[in-house]
Amino acid sequence: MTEVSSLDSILAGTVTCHTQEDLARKLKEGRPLRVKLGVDPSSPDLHVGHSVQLRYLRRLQDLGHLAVLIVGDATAMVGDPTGKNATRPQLTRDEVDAHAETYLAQAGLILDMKQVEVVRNSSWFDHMGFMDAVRLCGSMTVARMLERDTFSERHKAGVPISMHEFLYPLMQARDSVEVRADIEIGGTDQTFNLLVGRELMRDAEQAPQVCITLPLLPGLDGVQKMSKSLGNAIGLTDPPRDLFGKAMSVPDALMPDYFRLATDLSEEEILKWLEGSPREAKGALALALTRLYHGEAAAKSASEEFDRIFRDKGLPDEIEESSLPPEMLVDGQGVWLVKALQRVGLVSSASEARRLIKGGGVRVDDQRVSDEQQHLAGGGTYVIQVGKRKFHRVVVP
RNA sequence: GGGGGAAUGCCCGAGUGGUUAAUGGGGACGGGCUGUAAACCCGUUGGCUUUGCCUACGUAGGUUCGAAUCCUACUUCCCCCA
Repeated sequence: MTEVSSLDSILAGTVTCHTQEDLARKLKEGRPLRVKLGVDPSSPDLHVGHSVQLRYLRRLQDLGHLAVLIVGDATAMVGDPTGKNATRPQLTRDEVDAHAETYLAQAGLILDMKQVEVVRNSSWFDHMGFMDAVRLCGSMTVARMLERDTFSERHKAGVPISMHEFLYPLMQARDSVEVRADIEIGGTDQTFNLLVGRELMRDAEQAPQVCITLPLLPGLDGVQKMSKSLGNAIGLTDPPRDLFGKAMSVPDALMPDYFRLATDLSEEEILKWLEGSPREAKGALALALTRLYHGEAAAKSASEEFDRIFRDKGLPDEIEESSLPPEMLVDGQGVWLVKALQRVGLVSSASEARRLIKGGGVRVDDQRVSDEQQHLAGGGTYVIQVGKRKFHRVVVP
């Protein structure tokens, strides 16, 4: 690799880099750089927001560098306070273990797993004593912690901040020392945490890591950053149908971000789509995104199915089917629709089913139901539908 | 350690003894319009065997014909002082 082209290609698509001088110096050494990305196994699935960072990391791998993935199983038990207005629930070791496993499998969808070093940060934190932690705290001042908007806002608003939350940036920084990171990447909201790493590395007489921040992808609500807990995320392992459908519901204004950050379309293609009909562009976006994780064929059929269900108001390819047990039959009337809806999980309570029927949101074999007392006659098979996209086929004994 | 304040439905937040699952907003869901976008309009938003019943206003008791509202204890949080 030539150092000049590498510098440019490393900086492409990034938001900030602290510092370019350090990066240039490291590149000059001509060795593969250790690029650290910490993942917080606080939920079992990766989403398209994570893919921005993973895809960037993959690019660096392709340039010959090594990805160092830190599974933050120790830090997950603390919880990153970034962007949170409340203390996070602490996870148990078992939960974290389970999440770490699925994370790695999912990261493999994007990264070249042959060029990855995976470490759990519990492997050093578990062995640190209390006095080590005290020493770690000594490298940070309260004033600097309180400077952080996330803390100062909470503090001003009277929202409690637990002591251990101050530990998070220090732990993340400590990880950098342990793995001797050359570069650490993260979303722009991670700037502070990344920079603390530089300080701890200097204290440990290591060359400070280069901190690279990447754009954050807004979630489907178009407001907050994509996050599973906010319910605005597109999961990497979502089935093609869901992935495609969620992509279609991205607000128009966010299409450029999604195109550029989450798909592999070229800038020319993207501009071409953005200049045309928004509906067409959205379809191209959804197709490109789905293709990335499920392949061409699955993406195509998801696209066709989407048109069929929502444009032509048809039925999906596959509809989940269940048979109702005979004890649900009410003498001579069949099965009460409300109970059937509840039974197959289309609604969570009978009251909800009644409400939906009242509101005109329930269909049986494409006929809107208006009578709460509607029963499904015995010996038949029916497609029941709630809203526009929930279908279930029930077999009534 | 001392003093003051607060805890209400998914979230924020009214309500301070007597029609009421509890004003309003946000979110979510359903309907209309549509491109499962945005905007807009309407409806719903504790549960059930639903013209009625049950459970709910931090927890546990108490006063009362009657409490989210009053009293006691407990728990948690916030603020001020030290």
